[in-house]
Parts: sequence; structure tokens; C-alpha cells
Amino acid sequence: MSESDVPRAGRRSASGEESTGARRDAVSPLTLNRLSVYLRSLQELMDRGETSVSSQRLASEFHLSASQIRKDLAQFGEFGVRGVGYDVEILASKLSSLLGLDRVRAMILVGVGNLGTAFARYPAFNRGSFQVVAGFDADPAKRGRTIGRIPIHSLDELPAVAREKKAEIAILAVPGDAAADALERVRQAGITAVLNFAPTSLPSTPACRVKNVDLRIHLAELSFFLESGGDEYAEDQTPARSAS
Amino acid sequence: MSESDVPRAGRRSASGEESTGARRDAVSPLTLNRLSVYLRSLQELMDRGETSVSSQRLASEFHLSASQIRKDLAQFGEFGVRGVGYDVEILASKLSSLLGLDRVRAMILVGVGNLGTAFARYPAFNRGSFQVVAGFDADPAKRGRTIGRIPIHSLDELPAVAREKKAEIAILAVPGDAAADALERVRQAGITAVLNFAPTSLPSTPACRVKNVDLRIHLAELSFFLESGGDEYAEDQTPARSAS
DNA sequence: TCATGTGAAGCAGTTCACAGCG
DNA sequence: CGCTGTGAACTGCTTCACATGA
Repeated sequence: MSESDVPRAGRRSASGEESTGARRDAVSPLTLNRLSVYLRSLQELMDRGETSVSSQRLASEFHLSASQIRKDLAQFGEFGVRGVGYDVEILASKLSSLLGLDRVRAMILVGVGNLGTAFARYPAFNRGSFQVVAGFDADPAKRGRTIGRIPIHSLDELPAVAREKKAEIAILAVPGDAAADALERVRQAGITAVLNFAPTSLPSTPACRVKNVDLRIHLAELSFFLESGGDEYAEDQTPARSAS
Repeated sequence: MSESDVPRAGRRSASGEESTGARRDAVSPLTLNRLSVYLRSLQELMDRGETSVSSQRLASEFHLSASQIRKDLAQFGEFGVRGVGYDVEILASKLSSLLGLDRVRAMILVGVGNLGTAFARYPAFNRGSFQVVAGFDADPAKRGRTIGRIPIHSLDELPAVAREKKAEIAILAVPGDAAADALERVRQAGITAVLNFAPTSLPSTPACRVKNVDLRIHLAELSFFLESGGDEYAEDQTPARSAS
């Protein structure tokens, strides 16, 4: 039977769930990210008072591809008007609801060190659709403090507080060796979406999606670019490595 | 000639440079990111005292694909020994030098707010190959302060300090509306690699590579996952969107 | 024999070119 | 007309399967 490498472990962990977790005609994460970009572009157009836009104009103004915009959007419905283009406001609101950004989601922050504190105060994480509702830290000295309006708790309180505040997302900003434990805790608390900034890749499961964001990878990429003198480096658009 | 959308603007901006910037057989950023992952896995094996490893074992232990590991590595030479595998230490050092991580690079930090301060103290940004050597902020009150050992300067001092400290990389952690100006300043100072954390996508050019890391995109992705109930969401591995 | 390195096959994501509709 | 929506072509990445060489 030659080699065939390895059967590429069809999603491990969680006992015996009957499928892969990705159903139907799954949306590629690349498409998903572009939808975010489109939405932001539309918001800028709205700020400028524009009411209608064609895929062409979106493309040339924001350095995107017109045909790709159309393909991406067509995947979710017919949002445009032939011969005219897209209504900026309508399309923005469609994308918003598609991405689930049309409502507020409560987030908890695990690890309130330098990076965690910065996230707690980071406008993009506390404006619009996302709201950090509580922080947790292993250091008992931090218990009872607040960052802005965000109360800091001990890790033991995580399950109770997370449930009480109906947190849906957890942001992990703990040291690498504490990441696995932190994930286990938030999972126990019923959190199903995790953004992991610890320099340790954590496994994503269908039941608890983990997005690993390793800031070092970006530096390595720039380093390679510098090393190679700018040649032999393909153009951008890159992963922030997530788990299998 | 029907439509053909738009000729996808063959790299605009900078006057008339004669080529794209990516030459020869350019390395895909996806490959590049995986090399980082391999390197980290190898480092873990070294910590454990392992001296040799096969692509199979690397794959199964770190949730990677064996054939892909081989393909990726083969692109840069023959690092393995047939019938045996790879020497952990040798391969790690090859990857290190390939990625340009075998020497220290000086970085400057533009914007010393919450996020900037966190980066200044962030171990991954100040250990090994990368070293923040100075910070800059538009707020004159911050001038003369230090974060750890890192001195904070006013923005005007950027060109002089950056050159004096031989900075190669700039990290932008400024508000969105200050990002374009910040990029212009670091570019003027001769910096050719930029990591942009501002929530504004900046254009990358062959002469000054910009990597945009928009943290909001990751949240939007998780939001979509939550919204869709976990189905119709493909598996991970995703872009942190860079410019065109 | 065992595991690498590699053409060939397969799959995914992007671009093209045009049919269809306002 | 003009611009969307979309099959078809294309490009590039991943996986397979095996020849090669220690």
C-alpha cells in the first residue's frame, strides 16, 4: 500500500461526532475575510455620502478585484441591480447581518497582562459588535481591579461570570504555557469561539472554534522579505495560522 | 473587448519601476508561514532532546501534513537523509537562516498607546531575532519616557533615531487616521518592512513591504462562525489581509 | 528496508468572458 | 446601453504515489 502518508486524521478530539463540522457549501475563510474588507469599504463610502457603487469602483478604490467581489457576494444572494451596481447601505447591512455583526456579542478576556490590558482598552474590541465584559487573571492580586469599566476576576470565577454575562467569545492573552489550560477553562464555561494570542497553537474543534493569531509569524515573514532583498518573495495576503 | 473587468492595475504608486518586486520562483506566503510553524515544532523537539525526526512524526505530532512538509522543505534544498529523516538541529538552523532569524533585527514602534506599550513589553517582540530599540509618539508628553529599556521619542526624531539604531522594521500601533502619515514617516526614514496594526489597510510596495494585521477581521470570522451555528464554516487557516 | 524528494493528479480559489436583466 | 451574476478557463496549492538513494 505504498505510503499515502497518513490519513490526515479526520478531525480528532471530541468523541464521536458524526461529521466534520463544516457542512453544506462551506464558506472559505478567504471569502469571509474579504467580506469584512468589503464591509469596511462600504462603511467608508457611506461616510462619504455615497449611495450606490459598482464592483468596478469598489475594486479600483480599495485595491480589490471586481470579479471576485461579484463572485463573493453572489454566493449569498443577489444583492446588486444589473446595469446599476450595489446600493451601499443595503449591501453593508446585508454583509453585517451575514457576518453576524448586527448585534452585540459579549467577550471575556483571559490574561490581563500587557497585551490583555491593551485589548481591554482597544477601541475595535469595544465598539460596535464586540464588547469585553470581564477579564480574568491567574494573579490573585489583580482580582477586584477594573480596566476602564471592565472588572477583573480570578480564574476560578470564570465559569460563573462567563455564563452570567452570556459571553460568547474568549480572547486568550496568556503566556504560552498557560494557553492550553486557559482554553480548557473557557471551553468548560461554554464558550464556543476563541481568539488565541498566546504563542502556542491550540487545536480548534467543531464545537469550540479556535483562531490562533501568532504575532511572531508576521515578523518572520518580514524578516524573510528583508533577508531575500525583496525578490523571491511573493505578494501578500497571508494566514495567521490556525489549528487543524 | 467585452469587459475583462480591469487590468488589475499592475502595481500602481511608485513611478515606473520595471518589475513586480517578486522575482525568480517566489515563495508563497503560505509556505513561508508553514516554515515558521515547522521551526517552532523543531525547537520544541530540541527542548525534548530529540535529535532526528521524520516528516511523518512532525506531521502527526503537530497536526501538519507530511507530504506538505517535504514539499515545502524540498523547495530550498535537500535537508533530509533518505531512509532516516531530518536532523532536528540542522534543519532548525537551516530554517532559521532561511527565514533570516539567525540574527537580531532592530525594530521601531510608532504609536505608544495601549497596544504599542504592550508590544514594547511583549516577549516575542524582544527576544531572539527581534528587538524594539525605540518608540515614537505624536503626544509630546511621552517624549523622554521609557518603557522598560526602550526610550520614547517624538515623531520628529524618527528619521534620525531610526537611522542611528539601524532599525529595519517598523511596527505601527497608531489610530487608523494616523496610519498613512506614520507609514510615510517610516518610509522616509529608510524602513522597508512594516507591520501595521492600525485598523486601516496600508498599501504595500516592492520597496516597502507592509503587512497589515487587522485584529477586527479575526473577530468577524468568529462572529460568522457563531452566527452560522458552526456549520457552513470551512476549516481554518486564514489571512490577516494585506494590501495589494 | 525506510523515508526523502518529486512528477502527476486532484482540488481550490481566481480570473475571464459573456449571457441576462434592469 | 451598463453592470451584475455565472459557467468555463486558468492558475496555484495540496495530496498522492512512487522512484531514488542512504
